[in-house]
Amino acid sequence: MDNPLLGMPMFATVRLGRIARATVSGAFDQEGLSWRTHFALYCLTELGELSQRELADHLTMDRSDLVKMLDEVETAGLVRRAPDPSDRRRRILSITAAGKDQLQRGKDVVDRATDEFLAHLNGNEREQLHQLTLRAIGA
Amino acid sequence: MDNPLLGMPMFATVRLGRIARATVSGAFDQEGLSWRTHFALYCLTELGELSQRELADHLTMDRSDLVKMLDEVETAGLVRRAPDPSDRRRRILSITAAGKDQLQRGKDVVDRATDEFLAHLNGNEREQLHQLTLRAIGA
DNA sequence: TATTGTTATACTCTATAACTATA
DNA sequence: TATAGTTATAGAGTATAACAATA
Repeated sequence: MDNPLLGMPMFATVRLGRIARATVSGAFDQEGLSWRTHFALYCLTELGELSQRELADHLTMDRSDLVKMLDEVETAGLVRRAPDPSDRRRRILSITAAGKDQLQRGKDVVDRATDEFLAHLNGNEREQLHQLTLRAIGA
Repeated sequence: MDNPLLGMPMFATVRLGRIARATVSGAFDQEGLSWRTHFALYCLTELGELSQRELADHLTMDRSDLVKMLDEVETAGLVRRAPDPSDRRRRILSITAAGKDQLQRGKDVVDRATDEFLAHLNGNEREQLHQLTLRAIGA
């Protein structure tokens, strides 16, 4: 394509981020699933019970936006919202059996989307890109 | 932070893209400039005259969105829109002297924002990340 | 028929402020 | 006074359809 804008690292990074999001979002759409929901379920499984605030921080999502997502996900029976006895302001989130089923379906979708997204790189390059990305984030 | 979501390359890539966009966008906001405008001016300088369609393709932006941006940029005297004598559907874009001045200011902003964005990486790592990003995009 | 620029529209993502109930 | 969850709202970014003029 010979696009001079791609010579700027920031522009190229924003572009790759858009491609990544469009790819994962499209893959989940095809399955009738939500990628945001998947990441929430994934997080609850890996870390166990979390408050809404904690989950929002991991997703880098505002608490107020998470509320709407959790309303849907709770209604769908994928996540439980239980009051925290030790702090009645908080609500403890946990994944349900149905949530675990959907998580597994989502993992397959992520795997396929990741393969598509990184199709131009071999295994070693994919790992390098991932590691450099994590370091750039500061994680 | 120990975020399990970052173990997924797609999630980490989307996150880094968000950081890149927020950093460059914030840096331009501070100067009272627009990063979208800067990229348009940059492109017109590197490639010379372009049609709106061609510029939109380089920016990965829909033609219809570009119209509004060009209205502002043309009013500000940074870009000229001239009819194309050989194809009266097209309008040929070119940068003005004022546009070149603003482009130079924007370049400084991009340089500072890039340094901030890649602060955790050394020069060699920055170059590696950039090259891998370009390959992943398929450029 | 197909394409360029244009208008209008809508949806997602993100950000912010303010309220309530608790601490 | 500070925090967790909530509600409401607005803005940026992105995507789509449809139209007029032109090829």
